[in-house]
Amino acid sequence: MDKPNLVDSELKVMAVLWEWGESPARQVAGELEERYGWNVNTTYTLIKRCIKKGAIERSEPNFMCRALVSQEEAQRQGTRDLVDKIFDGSVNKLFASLLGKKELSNDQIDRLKKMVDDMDK
Amino acid sequence: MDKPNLVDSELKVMAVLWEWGESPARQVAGELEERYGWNVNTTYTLIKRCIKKGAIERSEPNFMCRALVSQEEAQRQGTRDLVDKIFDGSVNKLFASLLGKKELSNDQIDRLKKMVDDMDK
DNA sequence: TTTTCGATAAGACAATTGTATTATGAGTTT
DNA sequence: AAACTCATAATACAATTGTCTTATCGAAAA
Repeated sequence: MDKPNLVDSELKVMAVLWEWGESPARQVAGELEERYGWNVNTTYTLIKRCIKKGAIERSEPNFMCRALVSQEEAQRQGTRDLVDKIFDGSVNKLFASLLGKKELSNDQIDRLKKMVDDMDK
Repeated sequence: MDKPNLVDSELKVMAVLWEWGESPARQVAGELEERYGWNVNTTYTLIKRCIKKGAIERSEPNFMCRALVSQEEAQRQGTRDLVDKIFDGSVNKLFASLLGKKELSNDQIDRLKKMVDDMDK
């Protein structure tokens, strides 16, 4: 309940809610059928699993589904997991990998962030 | 065989090989017992699964294990998967998320890379 | 040579995941 | 009311994953 840890198929359900905001189950099912050819009941099953995991909240009427986990949270969590799994726990390494470099110092990262901030104005 | 797609426990086995290079199975098992308290056979089972997936090659004598997938490959693949799963397929978004910003333009990314290159000298 | 032991193989087994099939129950159409 | 639909529930079931137990087998020790 604390750290939902959603699996791939569940994330696809969440993706719809993140895009659309609160929506009735049957519409989510409709969309996922369109996107991936899923059987309607597949979606119902997944929604229920998400509810059990505390990632979705159901309300009545119309089996409305609301995401209890934001996409940003999921992204942060997912990134953290990835980093732990294959980047020896170092975000720095992920960062460097994205930039195609061997390794970056914390100082470099800091400067990077500043530069980006400046670029932004 | 093409895109190994290793699961968490298998990645832990790979991690040892990435650190140590080619090593005998029993030593890998010893290390994983140390790290995670795994039963020796758990490691043997996982090594076999990695072999089947084409991520490890076995040679004799001593059940030597050699990684056929580099850490860098695994990192690139893992990152790609993550991006597809929760960043709408946009590396850009992952990048931005890491920098704690809402979004970066491709142009910004390019400039970033150049800056990092310069910093590196 | 019989016992013992460490290395490896085989198989087991519950939990999770992906994806459906079958059932139910409240409207709606004949 | 009988039949039919839809939305939803319940259940199923094979594949994958995490982790272990049991079985072998050859060498080393008693």
